[in-house]
Amino acid sequence: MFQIMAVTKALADQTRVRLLAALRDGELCVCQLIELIGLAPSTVSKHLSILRSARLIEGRKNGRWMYYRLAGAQAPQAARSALAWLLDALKDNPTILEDRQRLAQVMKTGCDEVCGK
Amino acid sequence: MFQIMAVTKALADQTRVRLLAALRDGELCVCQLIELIGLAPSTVSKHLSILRSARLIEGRKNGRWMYYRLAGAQAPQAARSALAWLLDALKDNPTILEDRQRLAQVMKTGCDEVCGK
DNA sequence: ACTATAATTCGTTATTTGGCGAATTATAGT
DNA sequence: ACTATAATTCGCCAAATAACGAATTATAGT
Repeated sequence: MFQIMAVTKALADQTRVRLLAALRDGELCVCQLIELIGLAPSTVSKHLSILRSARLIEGRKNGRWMYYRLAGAQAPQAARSALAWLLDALKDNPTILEDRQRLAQVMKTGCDEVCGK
Repeated sequence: MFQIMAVTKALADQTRVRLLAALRDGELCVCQLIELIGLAPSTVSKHLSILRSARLIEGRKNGRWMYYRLAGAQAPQAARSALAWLLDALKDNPTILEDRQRLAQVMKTGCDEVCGK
């Protein structure tokens, strides 16, 4: 039950839902996610740690940068199917579509440039 | 987004998850749900209203009694698929299995007897 | 070794949420 | 009409949560 409630609680916040949706097409650097979401770095980092505890995302550190991506095959089935549900439910969501456009802008400049602004 | 967040927030509480799981096999009277969950009637009622706002359950009034069941075909797709995810994730959950046993006891006596105890 | 910086952790504050009992509403039975 | 009762709504309190800035950690580059 703990694992399932970790997932449902993780999904019960709009910022975290936006973060998951942003990762749909591949991993992103934390600085890019901060840029996209527009909240304080500490806040975004906290949200990412909650998503990670629920096993909805995985992190990979590369030098100074931390990259996150959606959970893969070794994640609990409950987490993976929850992701499938969420991404499908968000398919045509206006908020998420806006994010995707803004994300495209953010991605034009690489992580190093985004961070260094 | 509002509809989706209503669903995820509704699922982010263990009591509400137990309520949904209890309704898996058909509608139940509020008094039976109160008996099962073991919280104050006002508390259970509030939870049910949250689930209903999210369109995860539907209510039907019959005389003094109110019956709730899982959302049917006319509910939003996001709600129905969320239910499918949840019930599958809870399939072998110990807490839910316990609830099912206790529910079997509660159901032996009809709604009128449960309420009148 | 020192500096700069990406990210996280910590401490605080404001908001939200879950719980209860009291009051209210609606219905059944006398 | 009156009483009893199933359920909900309301008002309150305690606990959980989201947000921030400051402090900390870890790494890259000089």
